[in-house]
Amino acid sequence: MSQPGLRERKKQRTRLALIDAALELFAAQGYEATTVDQIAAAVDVSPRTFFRYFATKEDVALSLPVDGQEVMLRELAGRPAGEPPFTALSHAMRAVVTELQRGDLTETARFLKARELIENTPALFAGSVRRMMENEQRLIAEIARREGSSPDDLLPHFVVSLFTTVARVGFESCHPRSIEDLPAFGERLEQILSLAERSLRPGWDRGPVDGDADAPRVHGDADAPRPGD
Amino acid sequence: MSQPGLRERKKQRTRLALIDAALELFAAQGYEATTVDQIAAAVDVSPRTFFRYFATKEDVALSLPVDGQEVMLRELAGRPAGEPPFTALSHAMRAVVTELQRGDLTETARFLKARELIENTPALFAGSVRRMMENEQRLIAEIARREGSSPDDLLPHFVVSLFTTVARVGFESCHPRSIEDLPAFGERLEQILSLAERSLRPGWDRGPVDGDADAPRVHGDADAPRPGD
DNA sequence: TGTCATCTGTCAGCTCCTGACATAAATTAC
DNA sequence: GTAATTTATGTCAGGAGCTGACAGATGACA
Repeated sequence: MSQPGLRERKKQRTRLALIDAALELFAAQGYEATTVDQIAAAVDVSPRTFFRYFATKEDVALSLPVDGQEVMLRELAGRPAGEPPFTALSHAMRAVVTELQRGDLTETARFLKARELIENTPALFAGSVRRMMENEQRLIAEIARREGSSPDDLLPHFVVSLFTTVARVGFESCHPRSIEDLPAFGERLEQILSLAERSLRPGWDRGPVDGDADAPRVHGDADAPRPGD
Repeated sequence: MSQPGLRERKKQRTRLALIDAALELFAAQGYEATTVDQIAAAVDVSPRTFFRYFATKEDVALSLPVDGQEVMLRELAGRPAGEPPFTALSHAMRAVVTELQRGDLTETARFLKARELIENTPALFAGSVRRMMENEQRLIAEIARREGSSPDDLLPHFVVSLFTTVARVGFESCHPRSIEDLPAFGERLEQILSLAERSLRPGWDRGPVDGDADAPRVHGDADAPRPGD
């Protein structure tokens, strides 16, 4: 595992070069005003090649945060089994931030640059939300697995969506001030997480409390067997 | 105010014709497989004219739900001042559903058709969420106004985002089952609203409880002066 | 009826994105 | 080290979404 081969290294280099060129151009003249041809030209690559690295122009700006989501999912999978869902999600999110802090400086700078660009560009923000939502499905599946509940169950959906929302509000609340550094962002995350925890009833993410059997069923209601099956 | 004039009526007719033609084509052959030219041809109108009615191809599918958001905002503005934020939002949402039920049948059918299409088309669903989030800003402003808090305040953001999330999970939970009728949708909404209320601490949407002054400040912290300014 | 505002069609063109094919480069086999 | 094979890249053609500009048609209004 010494080296991943010259070919692979070259690919990684062009990929990063494309991202850097794109971020720079986007920042300088705006996202929509920048064409794919310009980005490709800046890296001295054909426009067709750009689309072999990124499916859409949007993707080049969102690729870094998307990588973050992968880390998030991995971290979540590594959380201890007994941990309540919301707690596990919170810890996974924190792990992503600390993971980023460990990376080298140009790497975190790139990430912050991308993040700010996304936050200030409606089209990119929309795309970011879309990715978040796609990722949400995977988080839901993981939480459902941990809790041993059906993927049709409302509760995992609710928990994950609520968590995602909290994280998003954390991001948004930094805007229009830019996120100057990771530690500041970490603090912000703790604040909003704490607000969420103070707003929610203890044990809410584990379903209805016992002895509440007469309450209208919501937990597991999505495809619950109806009387008569 | 007898009639809005022949010109205006004609415009409304073309607009609805475009929507109907689009929904039909989308349902028949899929959203991406349908071109704007086809839609325009179905209404016997030039493609250029299509774009004078709808800024994007997406818009023709989302226009109806967007109208619903306008109603939602109006209803929210009409809620009594003393009502807690989350309650006011819930009532406004309910009002939208009942408003829809009062409309004529072809109207609600159109809405349901659009809703189902959106739910089953990732690209449209993402667009729908994006509109929802754009609208969120206006809801936040309204809630902040009602509560007399700064628009930078975290709490209104949190409350509105959480509400939007709850509503969205309600929508999503209907899929892949289609929403056959409005009453069923109303019931679903009540279920998820009830789940949310049972998960949250009483008074959460009005800020931290008194006597908790030592807790880390979050409420109103968004642009708090830092030590050293 | 005639003037004016507005809506519509036509056309030309840009940008995003894709399939197909040929070329160049790296990897592997010999 | 050379040949064979895989894989990345460039070139080309083209479809689809979307826009500006101009000319003609059609309601509005006096």
